Amino acid sequence: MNLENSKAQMRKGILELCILGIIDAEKEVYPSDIIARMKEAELIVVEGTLYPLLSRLMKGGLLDYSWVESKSGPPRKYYKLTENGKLHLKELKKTWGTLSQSVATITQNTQNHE
Amino acid sequence: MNLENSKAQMRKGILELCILGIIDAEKEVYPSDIIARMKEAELIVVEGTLYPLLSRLMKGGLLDYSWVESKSGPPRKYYKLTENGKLHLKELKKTWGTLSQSVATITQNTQNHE
DNA sequence: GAAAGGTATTATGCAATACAAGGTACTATT
DNA sequence: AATAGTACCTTGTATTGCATAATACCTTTC
Repeated sequence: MNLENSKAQMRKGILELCILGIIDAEKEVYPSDIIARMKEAELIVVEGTLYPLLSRLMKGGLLDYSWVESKSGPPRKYYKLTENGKLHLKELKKTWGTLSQSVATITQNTQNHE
Repeated sequence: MNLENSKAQMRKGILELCILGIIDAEKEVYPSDIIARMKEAELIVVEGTLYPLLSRLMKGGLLDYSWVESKSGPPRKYYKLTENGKLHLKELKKTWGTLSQSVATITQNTQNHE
């Protein structure tokens, strides 16, 4: 039990939402794009975390991909949301809203003692 | 990979924050109080989840407890935050704020397609 | 054609909650 | 005062999903 683990647990909670959100916003992205967008939002994600997650989302029918050639290296997998993926994202956003509200309710009474 | 698991992952992320927040707000609570407060905020937690968490927080030096007799049953463990616990909570709140901001940044471009 | 860098994959470990079952202490009822 | 019932606490096991790190492969560039 340490602070870093606690923070990590929080980050885990929003990871999928953020990934899906980014793909939705960009229409089509490849993993490095996602990593870059995440970084812009101050969320550090590495390939070893991202790839397995994308695989799971694929398996779940939330994503689709197509190969696109690149001039700077090997071909890339460009991902986009399926209809199911959009629905899934919508639900996650709703859940996120509800949870945020819950946290707000709970922590509002906790006036910081500083 | 299904929607329920994804939602569950989100809930997990805020669990510790909420528990600590509730204890902080109430000064001293026993587990049933926590479960009740969580429920009020529409967060369902059961004993089998809560107790091990409280144990971990104890081990981490974030909580303290004292036995208090009850007229409706056996004695209860009333928990309160230690100084470390308050610090920990403060950090978690800060992290929560940052993450919320990140999610907002990422999902704002994602205008819902409805 | 060799090196370097970009892209994708996978194996292993770890941390934390969910679930379910059970154990103990007290109260109430008779 | 015994028994049933309830409140409270504990624990073992399974499951899940991310983190880390190592690896393999494909291009370009020099």
